[in-house]
Amino acid sequence: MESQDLKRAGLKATLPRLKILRFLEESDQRHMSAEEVYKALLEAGEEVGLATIYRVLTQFEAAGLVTRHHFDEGHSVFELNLGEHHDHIVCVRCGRVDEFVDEVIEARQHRIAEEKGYEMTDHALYIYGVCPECRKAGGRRTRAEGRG
Amino acid sequence: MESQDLKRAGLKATLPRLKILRFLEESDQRHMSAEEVYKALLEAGEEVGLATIYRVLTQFEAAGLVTRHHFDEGHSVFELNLGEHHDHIVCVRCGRVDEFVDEVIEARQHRIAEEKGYEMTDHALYIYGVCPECRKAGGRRTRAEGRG
DNA sequence: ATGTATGCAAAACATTTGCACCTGG
DNA sequence: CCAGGTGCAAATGTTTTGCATACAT
Repeated sequence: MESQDLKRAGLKATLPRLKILRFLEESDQRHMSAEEVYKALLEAGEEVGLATIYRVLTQFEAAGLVTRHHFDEGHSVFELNLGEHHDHIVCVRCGRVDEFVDEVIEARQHRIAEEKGYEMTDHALYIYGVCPECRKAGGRRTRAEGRG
Repeated sequence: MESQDLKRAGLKATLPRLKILRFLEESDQRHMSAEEVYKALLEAGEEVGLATIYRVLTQFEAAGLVTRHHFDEGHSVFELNLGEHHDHIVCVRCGRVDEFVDEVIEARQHRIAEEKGYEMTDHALYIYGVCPECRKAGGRRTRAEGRG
């Protein structure tokens, strides 16, 4: 029961929070913006104010239930936290997101933070590229392609 | 002479562009938001409209003169491109930014993209942590600390 | 009850754009 | 001269906030 998850996270089990959490769990999309959650809930007949979506997602983040990502898009995307850490590879054409884990990279990051004297709290690794489907499709390119 | 750099980049050597480029080169801060560039130029007595700063920085990015970063802050920061690629480690308390290069991580990223069938165009790696000075200082924490 | 959460509308930001005017080549 | 650049103000898109009302415990 999700209300238990919420209480365990220190949050009152209110209806909007339950709807949002349930939706994140049931959605097949793992990465969603606040707006997307809002619209999807609307379509499902569940009305939750957009401001509430933002507030709740921010609380979920603070509680460790979700992770907030800043892809190169100008808005945040949220992802339900399922325990296992992973990084992301994002298609610059269609926006598709794949996940991966690489122990070598993880280890090097920790070592680098240590060498610099930092106490590492978090990290974000995004690889940008053109996904297999878009490569086949060929064609038009986005502003995000090819910089740094 | 900077006007040559601009022309080489395919940009007319206008006064605002020169001021901005010069400022980026002379500033001791390597990572600056549009707003920061704007204010710094103002203080230096150089008036350039904020909209122009945004336009010019975006053009510089397209021309490869600067790189745009999306740290966990809600706005873009720009960095003059000096040729050598590097990644960043950002202090979640004071905002300090250090740079590093790790060939092993670079190589693994390419391999991962390849395995997933992506044609890699770019990547962003940010390590977040508490820098040596802030660790000594101890104390209050920011929202950004401890998730993922 | 009562402290918190929500909804709505307004505010706050970061960034972009329309348009009349200015400027570099 | 003239295409392209700039400034300003208004528009946009995202996220936050103030406040009166509704809710969980």
